[in-house]
Amino acid sequence: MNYWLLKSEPSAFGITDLIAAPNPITPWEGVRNYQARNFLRDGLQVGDQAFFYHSGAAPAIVGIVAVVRAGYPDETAFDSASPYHDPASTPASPRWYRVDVRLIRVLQRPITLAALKQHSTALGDFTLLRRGNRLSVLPVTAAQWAFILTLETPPG
DNA sequence: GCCAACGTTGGC
DNA sequence: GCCAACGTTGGC
Repeated sequence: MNYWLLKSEPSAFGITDLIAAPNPITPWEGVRNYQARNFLRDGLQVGDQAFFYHSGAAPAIVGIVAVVRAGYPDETAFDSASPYHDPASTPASPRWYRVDVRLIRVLQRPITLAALKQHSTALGDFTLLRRGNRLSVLPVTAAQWAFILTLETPPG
């Protein structure tokens, strides 16, 4: 089993949207970046877990999700009415992929980007902390995963 | 709102 | 294949 981090702008899709979804499961769709696409298509497997990260005004990890369906074509690319429409992607030759994720739990309190930065040494070469990072699907090592979760509750 | 970083596009 | 221009992302 592998670990990941999934980034979303909460005004587009936030943790409260996932809480409100049935089961609560959502397709993780609309990703239009090739490196992130490759992770969605080839990397994320059923049973993998991921941090749900809010980008934007209050950047933080806010929850944990599990992959319940591995990569399959992102049909929003076929929909001319969708903001994620891409005419270059067709059902016969899909360009973009998505996975389905289920909410495992909301964190007791968000683990902010600022808090993560305070532990950049312990986190090692963590893509999220790289300057100018724009990757919206990125791998997390088991060690990083375990360490980050210790930040959920203050020591003592 | 600003701006740096990044990915993509398109002319050559 | 190169690279400038452009649009987008994302932190602040």
